Amino acid sequence: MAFSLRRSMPLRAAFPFIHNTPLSPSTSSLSTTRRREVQTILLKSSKSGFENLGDALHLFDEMLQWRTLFSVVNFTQLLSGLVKMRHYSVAVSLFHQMCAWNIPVNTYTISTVINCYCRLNMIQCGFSMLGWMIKRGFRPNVVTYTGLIKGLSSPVEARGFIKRLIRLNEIEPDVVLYSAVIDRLCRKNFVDQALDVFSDMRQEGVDANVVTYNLLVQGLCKLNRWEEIDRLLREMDVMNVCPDVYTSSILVNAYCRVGRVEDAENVIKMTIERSECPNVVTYNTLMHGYCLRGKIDGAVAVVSTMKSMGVVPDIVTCGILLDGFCKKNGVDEAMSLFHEMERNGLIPNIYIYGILINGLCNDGQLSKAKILFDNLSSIRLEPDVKTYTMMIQGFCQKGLLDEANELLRQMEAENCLPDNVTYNILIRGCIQNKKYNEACGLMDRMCWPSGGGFSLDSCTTCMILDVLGTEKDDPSTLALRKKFLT
DNA sequence: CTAGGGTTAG
Repeated sequence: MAFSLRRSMPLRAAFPFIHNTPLSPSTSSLSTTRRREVQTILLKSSKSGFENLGDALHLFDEMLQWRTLFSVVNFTQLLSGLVKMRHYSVAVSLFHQMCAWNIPVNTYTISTVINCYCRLNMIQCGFSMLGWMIKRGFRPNVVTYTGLIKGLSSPVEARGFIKRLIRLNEIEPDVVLYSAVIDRLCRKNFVDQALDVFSDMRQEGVDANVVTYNLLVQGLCKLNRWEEIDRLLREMDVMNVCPDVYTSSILVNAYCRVGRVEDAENVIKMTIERSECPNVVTYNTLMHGYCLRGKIDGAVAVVSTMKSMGVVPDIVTCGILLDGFCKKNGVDEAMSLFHEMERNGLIPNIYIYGILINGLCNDGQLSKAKILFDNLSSIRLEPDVKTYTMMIQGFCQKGLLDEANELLRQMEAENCLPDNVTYNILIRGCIQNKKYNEACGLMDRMCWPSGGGFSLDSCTTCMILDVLGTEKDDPSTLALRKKFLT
């Protein structure tokens, strides 16, 4: 592991002895003013991130040049700023450069890096960092382990992991550690396990706070377990844990999902009565609720309400409205709304383009969709798995399987690996176009670990069984038949 | 002074 990291380091960082003194020969000192300035930037950025990535990298170079004048804390602040911007791999890379330059690090720095590795789904690297820090005499603490636990591929195992850590007297678990695990479990819809961890937490004498309750409420909402939601909300009251704006957004979302927009409106009313301010997320969620029911007028009214409450609509607001327009008023009206938004200063992201591309594909305007898609790189946007998948679906619907397969190749070339939705859509496209052998090939590929280890969803399975039932005598179904009926 | 948990759109 250490070797592979070393290999990926820039040459300059791998050979620190080339420059043992500050690099710039012309400037012989860093002014006190500049140093203070940098420290001010770092303090701010460690809390809310840098303006942009380039700023952070320039600052890092400058600090490297005058590295004896900056402390561990300063460098850690810089990494923290990168984490706030979700540039985890950059943070990891800078950390290794720091090590190569013999810049001191501490438990805070290392915990940050472990957290980054886990966010990048590189838990093995996280564990080897853990070993590395222990070898160098740093003691991991509850924060370090929280980062690691979030990276465990099986959140169910996390429960046992925590119990072991407690038994070994390695940590005193706290509310953040437990909440992190509860979050992982709820995201996988393992709400009962999350509730088990919740009770573990109480047995250890750790009090739940509003974040913990929000996570559980959210998990229960996804499964429509309303009685338990009610029970938890009452419990919060008894325990003197005040619901916050996250609680409101979660409940608004839950009601909207099942079509109860009026109840969602009531949640917002009650939030305001608690003299808590709904934020842009709360209002966006409510808007989405109206759009889901095809009530564009209601959604537009929410935009006015939020403005009057001093909440500024954001790019998500635009996205929800555009999608609502696509589905209710047609993609052409959505496109003109989009252009109007652009004139008003909207800088679209990949999500916005995804909405439009999807709208165009669903309307059969495939060539327009392809033009938007192909234009992405010129505006420095990278299509993600979903964008690719929508285009692939568009091609499949028109029977253009060669084009769909070409996109599959393209996404693999761009290291944007297909997920199970991509495969299922492509396989369904093959079946509908009677390319049964091709479908079998894709099925083989997707189920291997190298293909992602995916499986067919129920829709694809039904389609295949249907074909096997109705086209009994078609010899081209032989491979399919072998796969499914033997 | 620096590290860990939560809400919305395709």
